[in-house]
Amino acid sequence: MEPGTNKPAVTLNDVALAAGVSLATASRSLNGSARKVNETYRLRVVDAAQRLGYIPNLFAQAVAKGTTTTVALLVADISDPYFSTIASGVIKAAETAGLVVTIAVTGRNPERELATVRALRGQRPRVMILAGSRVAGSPQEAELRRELSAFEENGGRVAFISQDASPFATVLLDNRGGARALAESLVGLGYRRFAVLAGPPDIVAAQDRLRGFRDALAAHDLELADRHVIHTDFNRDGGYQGATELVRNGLDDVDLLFAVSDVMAMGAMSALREAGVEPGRDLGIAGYDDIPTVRDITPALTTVRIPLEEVGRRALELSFGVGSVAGAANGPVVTEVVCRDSTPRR
Amino acid sequence: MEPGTNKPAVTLNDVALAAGVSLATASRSLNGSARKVNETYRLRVVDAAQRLGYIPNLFAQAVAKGTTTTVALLVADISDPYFSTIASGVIKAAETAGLVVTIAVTGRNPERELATVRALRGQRPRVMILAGSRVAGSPQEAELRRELSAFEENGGRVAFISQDASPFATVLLDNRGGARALAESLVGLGYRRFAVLAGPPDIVAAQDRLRGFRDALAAHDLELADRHVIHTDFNRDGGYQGATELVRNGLDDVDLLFAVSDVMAMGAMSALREAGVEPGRDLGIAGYDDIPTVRDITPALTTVRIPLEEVGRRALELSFGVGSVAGAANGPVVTEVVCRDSTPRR
DNA sequence: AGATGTCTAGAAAGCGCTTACCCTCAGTGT
DNA sequence: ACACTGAGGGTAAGCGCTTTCTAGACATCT
Repeated sequence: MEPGTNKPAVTLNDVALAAGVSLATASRSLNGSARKVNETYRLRVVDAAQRLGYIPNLFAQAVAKGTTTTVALLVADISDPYFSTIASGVIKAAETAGLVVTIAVTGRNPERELATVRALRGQRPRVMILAGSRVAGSPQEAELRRELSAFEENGGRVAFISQDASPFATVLLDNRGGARALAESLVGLGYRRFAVLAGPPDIVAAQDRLRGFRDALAAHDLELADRHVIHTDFNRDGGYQGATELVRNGLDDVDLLFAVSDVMAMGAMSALREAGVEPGRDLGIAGYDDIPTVRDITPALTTVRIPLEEVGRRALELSFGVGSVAGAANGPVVTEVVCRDSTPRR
Repeated sequence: MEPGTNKPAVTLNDVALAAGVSLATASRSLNGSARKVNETYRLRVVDAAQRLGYIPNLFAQAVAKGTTTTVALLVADISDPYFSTIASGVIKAAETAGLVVTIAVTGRNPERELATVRALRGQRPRVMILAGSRVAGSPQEAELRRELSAFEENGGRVAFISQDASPFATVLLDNRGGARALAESLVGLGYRRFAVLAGPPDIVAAQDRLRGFRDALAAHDLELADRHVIHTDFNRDGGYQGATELVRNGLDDVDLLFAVSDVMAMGAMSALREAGVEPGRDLGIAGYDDIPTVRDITPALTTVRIPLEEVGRRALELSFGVGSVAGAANGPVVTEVVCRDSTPRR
């Protein structure tokens, strides 16, 4: 363990020497090339590599080949189940394709996001997947686009997991449509007086969910009063806070609370309970995302299901195979309203 | 977007040319070296780099320097909140240190774990952090150790997040002690008849938690009947299944169910409810880990708190700073029993 | 037998960087 | 006026690989 003890790692050269062949032959025998190698030699090389414990230096390979096996994934917050589930999908898909995934978190901060993209470009990843909360009209927006375009011009691929059809390949999440469908279902269940924990006004996903929800209500001539739309952070504590505020303002004319994400809904439910309002019984609750936990909470949460792992997988596939047409060509992900106990029929 | 369009990325050479200086000077101006560079030149280089949109190739740097800025993190399942929270801690700490984190999942499969470690060694990361369910007595164990030792001999650092003091640096989780303390608390609350959802018999963390729990009970002359120890998978569905089985066998002589992880507890609670057993009221429930969600479920879950983000951070620090003494030198992580509504006083 | 073609090892030229080394050119001390 | 520093630019030798190119060894054909 003493720092001085480090013997340098075994290189391909060592293997070649040990096998009594040239560097080129060693390379060809170990890391499959188009060219054939005499079986005797090949065996000798493989054997030597095995014996010496040779492990090819991925970086050196990357430099020599001018191409890497890295996938970079940017998420807002990896500890958020929404993102970790997507990440899981990406990683699984990547692994079967022999790709390495590096993850960076941006914390919903456009500045950091930009900086991260820059930093990640240094890794020359094959693909960059941006999953997360576009912030509307941030000053870094244009710069980010430019950076990503440059990345693509150099042969990289960009994939968004997002709602808008950016100029890049996108796994389309129809937040607006999903929220609309949710509202329809809720109206169908008999709910009429709504409140929304809408997340930050500048996060596009949150915006879209609010808008879709509102659209559907409007179609039924139902109001969504401004004082019933509460903007807080897009996380558990935001939900908690928002619900607290709502309770303070009075819940008399509300029979359903829609939180634009499940984690917010969970925070909200805690706040409601603390205020003596029993979710489900006293007030319907709905969320969005269908993260794994919400089927296990009580009451089980009504929500809009996004197949998150699949989304992750598709984002990766999109960057390679046939789907590599930019924009919506691959069709939006199928979302589905899941009604559970938190919204009993009224 | 046409694949042919790729113009190669801007290289340091291009920058040097554009700035009218040598490669060496360009390198020195951009990527801080010990040597000083004339301010005029430096500015010229920086300016050119900026203008051309130069981004240093991390891989090439790694190859040239013979050292990287990569941290490899191995987890069993990134979509499990336990791991994603740890990952979050690692990533945050890494980011402030200018390190890039790559994540790989092993799925609690020793074979895959070994293969993954091998593959990751190719990246020559500075640090490899293994967070995850050691499997007891797997045939790959020795091989893994050898692989990791070789990695350290080549100058890498290994950090475990684990219970046993392996020969490697370890962030010690005192699972046994935590479970013991939990049992003490529960006995103090008046519980006497216990059942345990113990996870797989070969996962060390699960084993230790069971053992600690049992030890404490024994100290109070309390029995833990074999038929009340149920082995299932170490995840949500395992908890669900285990609880289902338990209910089927009859719950008459049980007043508290300890699930060796929170996610298991959550699955168990769902199963219990479906069977008409109300967690907390009819049966006390306790978990382990204190993942973020369990304070928001109903009843809020009694559990053993592990400061997961901190654990991640410490694992990374351990690999560098003073803490780099192998073994327990850095002291175990402080765990703490958190009693919540799922275990009302009896 | 010589001309031609086909394989396939090995030599060597990169890939994009860092850095040891050389060398020039002030600025110093005598 | 002189050697003597030391600062700092440039040259070139790597880092560990891949891949193009060269060339020798055979096989085949006329």
